[in-house]
Amino acid sequence: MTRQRAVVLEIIRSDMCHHTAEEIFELAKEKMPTISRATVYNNLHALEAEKIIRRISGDGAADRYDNAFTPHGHIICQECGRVRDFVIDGFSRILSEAVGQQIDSYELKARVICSECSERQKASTD
Amino acid sequence: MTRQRAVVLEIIRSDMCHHTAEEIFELAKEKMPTISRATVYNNLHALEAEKIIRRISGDGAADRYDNAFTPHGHIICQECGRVRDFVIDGFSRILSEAVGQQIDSYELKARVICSECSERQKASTD
DNA sequence: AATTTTTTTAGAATTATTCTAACTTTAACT
DNA sequence: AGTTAAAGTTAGAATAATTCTAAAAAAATT
Repeated sequence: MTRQRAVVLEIIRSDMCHHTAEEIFELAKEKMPTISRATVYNNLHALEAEKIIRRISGDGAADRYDNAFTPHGHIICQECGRVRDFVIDGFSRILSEAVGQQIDSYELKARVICSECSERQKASTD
Repeated sequence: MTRQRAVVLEIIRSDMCHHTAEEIFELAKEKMPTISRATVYNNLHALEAEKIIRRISGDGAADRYDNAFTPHGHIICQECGRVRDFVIDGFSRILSEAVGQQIDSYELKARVICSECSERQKASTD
């Protein structure tokens, strides 16, 4: 575990945010000004392969990364891009049964308009 | 419905493949040599907004598109990128209950190594 | 300590996608 | 039918995210 990898991992674990690679790079630079973007990407890929973190694909925008402690899905606002976690009890088993073969990882994404954004939209059309 | 949009939609519906925008562009050019990449993207976005097609985000690689007739998930080989559909009975309801708010669309992706690729891997390490 | 392997760095290169501005088609109206 | 407006298309430039490259540094192994 290099110092660089530790920094990347710490950022992802530090809060409940789901950062993009670019955001992680910016945050990492605060602690380690010489870190390179390529190193951030290298480590994100490595940590993903080790299943320590998960990639949330960004629907056109940049991908985001989060902790892989417990399996969960993501509620994504199509307006502001914010991500929230949610859990379906027993989902891993439901999924395995439906797929019928060894699953390396999964991604479950529900696209919504979050309450802030839908209020804002309502307000602007009044 | 312009001729261009009809061509794009026909390609997506024509077979069970899940094409990338670039592949759709290449196929569309066969029928309509002057079609532009931007038109393909425009129409993919418009059809997606109308929920006639769905985008499958590409985990780093290019996004793919498919029919939105019936809700289903995707089994994606991490090696060759091939996509297969699968269904979980009653999933839409399970999901709505877990999320607890209006869902515009969802994406459910199971990452696997397909049988062809795992055989190939086994063969090459023998 | 010397050697080999792995990781990092900075910046160039690539890829997918979006933007732009001019042009064409379609629709709506008189 | 002719005119105007609106929507859609085109080609290519621009952008954004990510990957690649080659040299340097760090870590691991002998």
